[in-house]
Amino acid sequence: MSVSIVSVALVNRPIFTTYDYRLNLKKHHDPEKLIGSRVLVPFSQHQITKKGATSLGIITAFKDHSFTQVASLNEATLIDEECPFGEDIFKTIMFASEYCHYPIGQCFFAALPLALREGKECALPKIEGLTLTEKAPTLIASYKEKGKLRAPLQLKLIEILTENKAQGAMPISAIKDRGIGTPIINALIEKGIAKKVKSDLGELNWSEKLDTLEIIKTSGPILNAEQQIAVDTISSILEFKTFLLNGITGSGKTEVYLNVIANILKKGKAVLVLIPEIALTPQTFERFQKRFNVPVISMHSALSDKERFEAYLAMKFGKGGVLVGTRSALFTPIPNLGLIILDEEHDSSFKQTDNLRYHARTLAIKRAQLCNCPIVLGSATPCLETIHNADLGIYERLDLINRAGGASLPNFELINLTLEPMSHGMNCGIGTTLENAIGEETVKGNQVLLFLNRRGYSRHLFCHRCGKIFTCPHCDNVMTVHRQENALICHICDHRENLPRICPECNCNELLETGFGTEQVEEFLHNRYPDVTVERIDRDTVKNREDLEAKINRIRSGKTCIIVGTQMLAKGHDFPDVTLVGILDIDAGLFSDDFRSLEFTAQLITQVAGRAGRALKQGKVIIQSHHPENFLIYGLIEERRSYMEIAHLLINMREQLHLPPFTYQASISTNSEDREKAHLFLLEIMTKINQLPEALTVEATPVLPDKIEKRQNRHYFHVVITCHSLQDRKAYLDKIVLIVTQLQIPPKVRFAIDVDPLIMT
DNA sequence: AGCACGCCGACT
DNA sequence: GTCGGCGTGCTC
Repeated sequence: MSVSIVSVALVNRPIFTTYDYRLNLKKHHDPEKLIGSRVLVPFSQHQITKKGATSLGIITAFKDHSFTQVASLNEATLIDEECPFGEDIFKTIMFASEYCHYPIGQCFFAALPLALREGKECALPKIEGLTLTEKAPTLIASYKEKGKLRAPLQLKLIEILTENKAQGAMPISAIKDRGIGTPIINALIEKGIAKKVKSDLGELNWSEKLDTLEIIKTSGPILNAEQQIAVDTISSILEFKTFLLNGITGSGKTEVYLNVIANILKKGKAVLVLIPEIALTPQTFERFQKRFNVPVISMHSALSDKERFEAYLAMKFGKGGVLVGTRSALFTPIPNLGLIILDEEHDSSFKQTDNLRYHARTLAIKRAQLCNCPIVLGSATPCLETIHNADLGIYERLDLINRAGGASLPNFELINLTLEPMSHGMNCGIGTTLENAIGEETVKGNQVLLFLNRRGYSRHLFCHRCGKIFTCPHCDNVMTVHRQENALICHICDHRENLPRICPECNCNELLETGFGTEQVEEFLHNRYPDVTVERIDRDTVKNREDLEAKINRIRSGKTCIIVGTQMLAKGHDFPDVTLVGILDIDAGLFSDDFRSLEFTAQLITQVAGRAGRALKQGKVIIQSHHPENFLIYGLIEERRSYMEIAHLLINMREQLHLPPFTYQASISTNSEDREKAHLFLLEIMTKINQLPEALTVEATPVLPDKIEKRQNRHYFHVVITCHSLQDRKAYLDKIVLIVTQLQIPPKVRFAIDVDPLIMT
């Protein structure tokens, strides 16, 4: 036994530093393997009172000496005999803390499943097993001599256990499967020949029976030439490398993934597939499951903590070959990880917007690097940062420019709304050309898809007489009219009020509404095409995964219908019978003050348009705009430029304006119910940092209230910093953290740093 | 965060 | 007189 000093990160404490403790090492302990292990440590006043005498911590390092004598340090008690999540996850979390400037203990909190945070054992649930005792051979011989071992089933069980001996204990359930009941088992135990053991050995892992295992269960369609090239290129790489798989909608990216995954599995290595939140419907998952004879495990937010931990353990102990999961699945331990796939890499749900504000892409690439395995970023509309990295040669770009399976690309039509007559439909974004086209397609028995990124009936309610505007009492936001629920709803905090009939200020009954949402579009379509079913897909009609699944299945059954929906339907779902796609109110995305809104709009148009003509029917996309001359609309629709071309125009604009990916940003923000407290604290931080003698090559905005300053009764303030290098940003944010630590965050104030923020607040 | 200390008002 | 409100400060 030897004594050493360890640095410990305290789980879920908002502290940027680690603390030193004394740790007694036993002979079998390997310090290297103990880094990342959980310990219980006395912390704060916990030791004085009995309450919660210990805190959970993670060993982050072994040290030669501490600020004080070893003897005067408190002692840490080991929970794990080795790091429970592997070196790669440990290093990914450490990197996340440094990169996102978020307290190390809270990073572990964000990355670990509940069971591990609670100090539970990180082991597969024990299975009751049966094994031969050590003296079994002599006992068997002596029983046989005395003629006392003649029962055929007992002899059979001995035979089975002998056969199985090399694999350790045999699960009781497996014995029963072979027709041997409890009395026989008990008889052998009584004779001292067999014994029950608690074992974590179930059946063999898939990778241990590779030589006999047929990896592919059901083969997929034959790949076209460019798909095959992509599969071969990715499969030939056995070390860290980042690929951008840029495949147009309907080009069969998933088939490329499935074929590459098969090649990796054949080597006995496991695969991590990360997908956006909304995309993990049972259908997506089943597509992976149906292909392989290897267990495919899913992990997403709808799982309970227990289910999530089961999936975690299954992957850690090599039970699963493929893990399909959302953002946080990235922290699942996978020994022998051979490939990471990040599908729909442009999707904003990969960015966590609270607590540890990481982007799954950043951390997935880090993890691939640590595991020395390739990573594939896939999208029809990659984000500009990713394209830029491919242009620089940091990522290798693979293009799929043809649709798979003989489907053709839809025809595009740009409608200048300023030339269309005023009509009833115009009030909810449907011009006469689109209106007529919907009629034509539905008469032919085809499906139509209309996209509008705004739910509810109308945007805004106000009084014609006194001008009262109905705003949310908790947010600086107007409330949306929802006819279906007869309510005014705040889309920020979900505050609800009954829909008023008279103005509460002046008692008149002359209330006016402006702006339209999906509910109103649905009503218009219902009146205009009474014979056609209208399916609305938004947060109000689809409350959970099952609802969405049911709606999608109904639509896929092929019955004539018009689908109206929000973002929910822009994400990866195939609707093969849709022949007409219309986008309503696209202009809203052209004039935002957020520098990412043009990129977002281009992605949206491309993704939504990609829903048309997926099968063999020729599709058509109608884009209507009051600003058809806008370069993005004109380029994408009228000139039929590819997303990639438009993206490069946008990248050039970013360069001119010194915006990402040419610069590196972060937001520093505070919020509080008390407006002044939030404001003053951020001002204080910025004053302090500006007083530093060192020249910091960072551009910082003044302290500003957020565009929507009050949300859920809290007032938000922010500063955006723009830097020319990652080093500059890191140095600056380290200083900010230091200042905040010294100043201490005032009570009731929250402070946050968001590195590479997506929404410009 | 989470806990304790300490300094103020409203109670048996 | 004390109970408990929450503002302040610290944790190897």
